[in-house]
Amino acid sequence: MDTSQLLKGVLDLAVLAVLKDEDGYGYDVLRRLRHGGMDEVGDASVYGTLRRLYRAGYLTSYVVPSDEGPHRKYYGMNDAGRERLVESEKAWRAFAETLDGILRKGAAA
Amino acid sequence: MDTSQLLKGVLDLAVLAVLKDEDGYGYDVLRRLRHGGMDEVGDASVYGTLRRLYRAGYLTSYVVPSDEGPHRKYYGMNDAGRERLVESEKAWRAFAETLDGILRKGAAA
DNA sequence: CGCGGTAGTGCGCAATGCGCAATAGTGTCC
DNA sequence: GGACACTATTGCGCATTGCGCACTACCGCG
Repeated sequence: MDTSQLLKGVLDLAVLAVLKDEDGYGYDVLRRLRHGGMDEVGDASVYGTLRRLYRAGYLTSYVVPSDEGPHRKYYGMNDAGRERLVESEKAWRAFAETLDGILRKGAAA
Repeated sequence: MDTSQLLKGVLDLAVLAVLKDEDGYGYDVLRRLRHGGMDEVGDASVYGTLRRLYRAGYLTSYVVPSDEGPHRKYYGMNDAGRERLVESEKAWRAFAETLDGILRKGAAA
């Protein structure tokens, strides 16, 4: 099974959710998602999503040098991001409910 | 909001679900989905999905001329399709649960 | 010094939903 | 009879987005 297509349009939401309470850098966000059950999510996808969300104005960004490795690019939420999270979550729940409805009733009118 | 990305990888599932109990032709499948709440699904997407599923061996197909309009291309499930439906549904539920989990706990360990 | 883990960027690909145009049959309204 | 709307399908090209892979780079360990 290829779950990668299921991620489309939802990875944004997952990344925002994971950054809601605490800023994080790419590699860390990746770990949070994997730890949250999204085992197969690719690193490039997460980095790309973070960049995309940042470009779109949903995230703030600052670089922090690290003593024990390469620099880390932290991302944090701003108001637009928080709003986006709420809306995306709403859209997700509505969509999931719609699909569940279709799965339940099949072709029935 | 753009829900089109949420559809990715799930339209297959929805189409299979809608064909589970009763054969249907493209335009009709489209109506079933719209009626089921997927208001914004595009016609080309449904036709494309049906062709794709047929090519992949999950559906049977037969053409029926109609008295009141152009011919209709009916699609029906075969065993592979039914199996695929079950698996996709399982994958969907697992995925939805995973995402819900991430949404609930945010960055929390 | 090489290797593995950490951390990020860039490139090109593949999948898939969508808009739009074209074709085509039927019925309706003027 | 002609314009239009609804039904029904196909094909084309586009945009989005997740992914694999390669590359850079920093650190500590053996």
